[in-house]
Amino acid sequence: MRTVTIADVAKHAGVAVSTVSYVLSGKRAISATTRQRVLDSVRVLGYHPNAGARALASKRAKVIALVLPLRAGMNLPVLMQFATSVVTTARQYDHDVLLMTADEGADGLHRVAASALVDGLLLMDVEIHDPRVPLLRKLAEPSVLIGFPADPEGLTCVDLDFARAGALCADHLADLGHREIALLGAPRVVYERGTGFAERTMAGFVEAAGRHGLEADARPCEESFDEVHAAVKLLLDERPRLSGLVVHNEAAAGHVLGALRILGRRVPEDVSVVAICPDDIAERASPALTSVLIPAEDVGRQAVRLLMAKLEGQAVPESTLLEPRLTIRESSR
Amino acid sequence: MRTVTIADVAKHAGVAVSTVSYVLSGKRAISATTRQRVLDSVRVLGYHPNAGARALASKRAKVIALVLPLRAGMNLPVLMQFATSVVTTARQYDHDVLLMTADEGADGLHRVAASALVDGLLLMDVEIHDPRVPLLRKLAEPSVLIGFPADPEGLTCVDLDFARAGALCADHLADLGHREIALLGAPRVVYERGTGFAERTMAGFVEAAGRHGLEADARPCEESFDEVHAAVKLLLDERPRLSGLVVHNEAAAGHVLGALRILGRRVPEDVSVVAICPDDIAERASPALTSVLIPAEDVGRQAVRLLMAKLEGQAVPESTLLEPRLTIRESSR
DNA sequence: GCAGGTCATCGAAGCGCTTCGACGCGAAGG
DNA sequence: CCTTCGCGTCGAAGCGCTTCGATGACCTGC
Repeated sequence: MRTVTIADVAKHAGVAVSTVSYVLSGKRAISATTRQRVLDSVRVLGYHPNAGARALASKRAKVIALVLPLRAGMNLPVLMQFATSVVTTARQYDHDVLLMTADEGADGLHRVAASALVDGLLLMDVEIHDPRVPLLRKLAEPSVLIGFPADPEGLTCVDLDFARAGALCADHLADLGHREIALLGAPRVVYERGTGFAERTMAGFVEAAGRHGLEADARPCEESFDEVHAAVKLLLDERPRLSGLVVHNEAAAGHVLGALRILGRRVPEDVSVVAICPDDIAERASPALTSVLIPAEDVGRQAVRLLMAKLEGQAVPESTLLEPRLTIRESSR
Repeated sequence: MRTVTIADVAKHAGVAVSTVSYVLSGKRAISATTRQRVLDSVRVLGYHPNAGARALASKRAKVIALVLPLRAGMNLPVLMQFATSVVTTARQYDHDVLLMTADEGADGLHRVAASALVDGLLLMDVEIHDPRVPLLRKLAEPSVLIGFPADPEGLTCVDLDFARAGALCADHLADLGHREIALLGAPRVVYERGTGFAERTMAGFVEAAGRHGLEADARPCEESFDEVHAAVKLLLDERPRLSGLVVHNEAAAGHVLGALRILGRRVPEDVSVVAICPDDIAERASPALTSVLIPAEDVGRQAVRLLMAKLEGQAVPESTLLEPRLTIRESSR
């Protein structure tokens, strides 16, 4: 069974090849009757345009690249959610998604762009001093970054507003009347890498706490149970009156609750805990965690929209920050 | 800066277009001097073959589709590891990866295959009665499945040998002298969906336990802390002499340890725990969990290899089972 | 010294699609 | 009644690459 081409459709419908093309693309007016006849033939024959031929002739592959990091300390569930929403949204725009890993580096981006395999690029987990940024600036293909490099000038960046997220946590604890609070962040390695979001959360947290006149403390946090336990113990030893704890580390959130239990602190009676993490993790904990959501799906959707707009030649804002949302559950009062 | 085509390279090197093509593909003998001249021109001009044109002319897109599930109860980290290893391995074969979500269903597969967007398909998380299987059977493009449908006849399937994994856990506990053991599995919904791997683990576990003459019990397990706690409590109430516990549920593994702690059972002194999960989760727990690894990377690599072999027209085995590996840590004795 | 065979290279024919200019036709306008 | 216009359609020219058959140049062996 030979594959069906546009010529087969044209013959079957009794029209020219170009007419079929125009029916399918809608780029020229076609009479209703002809359109219907063509559409019927398409369906009857089971025609699917050849992607390569289309890309060659139209200079549009209808594919975008999604570049995911795969380093240690990554937040897998969020990443998956994000990837899923990118794929789903891209499909709504009739595009497909080529998956790349960050370890292909700038060369990889150049390769897929120069070979016209993709029309645009979506990069996740951009670092402050990301070596790929200079390339993106000079590439003809449009790109959208998740995260912010040091200088976003001339780029298009999307991210959760992590500073607001940190501040939101501090605000919430302040509203509840807590006076001494602390933030347990990502593993040290994440700060060293300079991904930005971790610092921004801390900064927002500290700033808001200061605004409320609270005693506040913020430090990195590793992810093994024993290290979390030690960190929590140390914190409580140093600051016996600590009553509010923010955890910006998805892998550690459950362990923090376990550690508090062992250390004889009830949640939320003795210590209120607020996490910055996906909802499912917050809901699965005991007690269920008050949390600030990382809206991975929104970020993905928004990133694709911006990229599509750029593909259409529209101007888009350099920077888009998504508003975090606090959900109050059982772990804070 | 117009994009560089093969004609530009040919002119620059003073040869015919076809010669450049043959240098690049190696499909015909080319003298060393000419080859070098062409290669130099390629480098100097920064030539990258146009993917669409190549696909059109050669009928090979050098792209494979990776279809990931995105349902509840999925094991995200494993999924990511898997995806990563697929991408990395595919690149070694000079192929790229198109990411699709399972919710595009059989139509989606048909679309990318019929449009020649991809040369082959890799499906993850295939179910016992997967509606996509009939399509795969009749598709011209080769495919490889991760997981096993009811009838793997005529397909190519790869998976971890879950029955062996379950048996390995039972063997280990038997060797340590435990007489009453139990397995806590995936959430109920996973069994209902009929994904197969969960049942196979249970079956292997029960069979091996029987072989050793042990009292054994196997049941599903939800993933919230409270439900895990309740399940563990119930189990210990019903079976006071239970001393070995296998957890085949990554999200629940940490909670099981927390529950045992609350219930006053020491690990491993009172109860030995063995998990079937990725190493990082096992290592991050306290005590570190003896575990059977889900070798996501091996599965991904193997799946890509099989797919590439099929693309070359080679015959490959219908079924490939990967041997699980037990790592002894602190939680069992 | 010439038929026969290699080896390296070339030219041209597509691959299946989009897009541009052209064309025929009926309606509108003078 | 003839020109003008716009609508709907067609034909053909590529898009950049692979691949097939052809062509020389050169070597071999008798």
